[in-house]
Amino acid sequence: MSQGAKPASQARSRQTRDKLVTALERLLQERDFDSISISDLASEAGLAVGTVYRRFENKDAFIPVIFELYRTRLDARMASPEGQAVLEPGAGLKAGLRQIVGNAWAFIQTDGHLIRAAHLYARLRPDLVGEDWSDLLDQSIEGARRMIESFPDEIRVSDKDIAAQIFIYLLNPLPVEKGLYGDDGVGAALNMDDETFLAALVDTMYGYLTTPSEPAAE
Amino acid sequence: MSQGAKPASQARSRQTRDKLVTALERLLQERDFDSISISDLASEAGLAVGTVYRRFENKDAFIPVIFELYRTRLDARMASPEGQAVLEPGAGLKAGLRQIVGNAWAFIQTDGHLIRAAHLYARLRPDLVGEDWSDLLDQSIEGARRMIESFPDEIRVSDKDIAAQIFIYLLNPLPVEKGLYGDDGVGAALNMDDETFLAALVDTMYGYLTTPSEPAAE
Amino acid sequence: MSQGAKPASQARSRQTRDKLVTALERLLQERDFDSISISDLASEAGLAVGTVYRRFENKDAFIPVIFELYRTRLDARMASPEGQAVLEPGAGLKAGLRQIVGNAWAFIQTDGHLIRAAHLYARLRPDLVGEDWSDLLDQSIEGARRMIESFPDEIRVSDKDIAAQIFIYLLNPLPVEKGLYGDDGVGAALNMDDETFLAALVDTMYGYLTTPSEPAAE
Amino acid sequence: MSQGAKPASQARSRQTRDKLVTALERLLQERDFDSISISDLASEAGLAVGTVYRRFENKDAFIPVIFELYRTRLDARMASPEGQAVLEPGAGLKAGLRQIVGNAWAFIQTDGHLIRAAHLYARLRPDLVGEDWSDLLDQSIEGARRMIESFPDEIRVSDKDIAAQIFIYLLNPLPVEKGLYGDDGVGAALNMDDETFLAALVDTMYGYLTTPSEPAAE
DNA sequence: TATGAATGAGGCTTCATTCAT
DNA sequence: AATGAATGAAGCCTCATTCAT
Repeated sequence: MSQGAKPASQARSRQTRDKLVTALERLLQERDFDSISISDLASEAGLAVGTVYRRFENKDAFIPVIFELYRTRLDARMASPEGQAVLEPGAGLKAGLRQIVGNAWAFIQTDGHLIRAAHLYARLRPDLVGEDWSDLLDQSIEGARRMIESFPDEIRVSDKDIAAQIFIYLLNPLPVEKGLYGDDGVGAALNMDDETFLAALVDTMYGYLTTPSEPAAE
Repeated sequence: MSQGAKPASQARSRQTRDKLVTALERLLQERDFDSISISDLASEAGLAVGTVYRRFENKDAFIPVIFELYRTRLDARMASPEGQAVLEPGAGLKAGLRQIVGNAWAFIQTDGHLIRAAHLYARLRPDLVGEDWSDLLDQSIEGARRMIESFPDEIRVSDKDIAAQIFIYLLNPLPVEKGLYGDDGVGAALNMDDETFLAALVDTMYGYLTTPSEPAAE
Repeated sequence: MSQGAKPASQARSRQTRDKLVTALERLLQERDFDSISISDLASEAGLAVGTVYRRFENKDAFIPVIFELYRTRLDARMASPEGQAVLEPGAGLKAGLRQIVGNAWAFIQTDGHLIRAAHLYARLRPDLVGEDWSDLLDQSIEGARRMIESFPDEIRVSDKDIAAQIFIYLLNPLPVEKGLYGDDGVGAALNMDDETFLAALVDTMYGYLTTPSEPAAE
Repeated sequence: MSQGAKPASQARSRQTRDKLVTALERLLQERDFDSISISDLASEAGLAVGTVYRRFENKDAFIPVIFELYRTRLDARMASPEGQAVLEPGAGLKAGLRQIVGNAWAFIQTDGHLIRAAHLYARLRPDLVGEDWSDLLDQSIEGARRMIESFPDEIRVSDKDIAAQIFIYLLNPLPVEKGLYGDDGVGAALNMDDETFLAALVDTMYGYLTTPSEPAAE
């Protein structure tokens, strides 16, 4: 149960909660979480202000919902045909990376508002993140680990555990920065079309995974 | 001239502006820009609220100052001995990358508060960024370009322009994410010490730059 | 019937009412009436909010219950061995006063929460007091009258009716002020232990009753 | 400086504060402190809500003002001709008591709203009382002490220090209860006119002070 | 020009009460 | 009758901005 959320056992309560969650997501598509007031949320959901507080202890209690949504969406995508297609046998590492990066990119296009909010509040309010976030990361690293092991011939990086972590780490801020903020932020440095960008990302990951790392000379 | 700032031609005005800029930076070391009120700013600067408004049209007018500060600091660092040391002739690409990454990391440790604010508001309020930001990026890419050209033997990536952009792009969110937010956010995926992390970053960049990119097969 | 309360003729209704009354008293032991919400009352009683409103028209309708409880408790005390012991024949007026004052003091210790609430709301909402309160006072004055008549030799005060009223009047705010509020309020003036205080109260009453009052010279 | 109040050095600030204090007193004449909202206070004072918060940190910060006012008024009364007249030399103890009680009664008639509020909040929020309250009590006890010493011939009570404290203690809740709450509360027990009541109070005090207290028999 | 007092919209939250189930 | 979800007025407080001095 999300921290600060109140139990919603009855059907009607559940419905109310769902209305609020839907309203939250709708509003997140347009603006920042903290520029959304409880009153906005209530009217978007077609409810009274007091009703919001019957379901959520306070405004902060909505933050875990962001992560909950994020996770739900990501799980859905992983379970979908495209998500499953990732590891086509024998197609080679680079093709696999293309799949993964393409998949991440598509996710960003679809659920960018959630990713934006999740990344922001994972930083701003780490106390409110809940377990969804770390579960998500663990699960992703696990997947990366398996992927890496699927290509024993091509991969040269020495420590596979570290590599899996770095891989996931690269997979996040890199497409997100450009995907969500486009020409704002650091993405402004990139003067190229999306395909070129994605190809470069693939190259980055491919280069990392296939280049043997020598011990650091000091 | 930063958008929303008012001309400060006279010496006294200039002084007032400087006091405010200094106050802003001091406060940013402790907290988020939007939890800093105009009144906080005024008292930190030893001025009256009204005086602040004589120099800055409104609170938003301080956002460009963040980028201004960022740029000033980065320029200072680039001009300093450590910054200049980057391209030791003949030490090899990897050693150069280590220098660059180490430098970026040190910058994050020192001026993290500015980087955090700049990255946040470059996303949140792209309209208010001002020219400092894009100048900074252009200049960085320029530097990356020169660096790449310094190692013609080792570097295999096909398009050098793209490579310079990607290089700068990698150099930003990657150390920043972990450097500023540590175990919060996506950094939570990384279960390793800073040195290992930095070495992996170097490997990533090195792998990217030294691996020839084949054309994308579709 | 308390104003605003609804008839509760049936057994089940009666039970509901009792649950609420018990819950109210339990909560009054911990906090102020107006910091107790209807919802608190409902959950303390194991009922739903709506059920509360079936028995009591609104929150104000609970105020008479406070007086009802007060009265019940006081009656119980008067009927108890200690309450009855008051008038030991022949022990003298002062001993009797000691009994009475000690009894009042003990009552305050036990049922202070009710006394506090009753005194507060008798002032704040005199319209809601109900008849219990005045019945209580009449009955007390009646008792005082009998007490006074038991000591015809010692008592010198001229008008016995007035004396009975004043006696009851003294018997209330005097021990209550210190007993309930201790060092807060006017009780802060008293720098002495409880026994000394009670002895002084006895002296006050004794002095009043045994000193002949001359006509007021103007 | 009252706790939670903000310094008001400038003339205009002072004026604003005065407006608020006056408004508070005006409203206290009509209703309970906690049924007075900040917004009521602001409009009564002809100010905006925000202005209130510039002068007082929060609503609680007004509570010490109640005691401040109480004290100011009492001091004024003590310094006035009637207040000074108390100890007419040679007129006897009873005449002196009549003066004191009459004075207290007149004070209650005039400034009852302050007394009511002060007595209530000295109990409800002892933490916010400030020093005015205890200073007031100390000062009163001091006065009582002097008064007692002025009538060495008549006064028989053994411990003069205790007597002074008890005297002040009697002087407070006793006239206040009837004076402020009249027929509500315990005052309902009193079926007599004000003069009779006051005479009885005088008799009570007189009786206490002039009757020698024997040691408590156990 | 500097000052800082004043403004008031707007945000969060509570809770007595109503009402659909 | 009982339930508890829903309502919305009302309270407290903040702070960007304006304006009189």
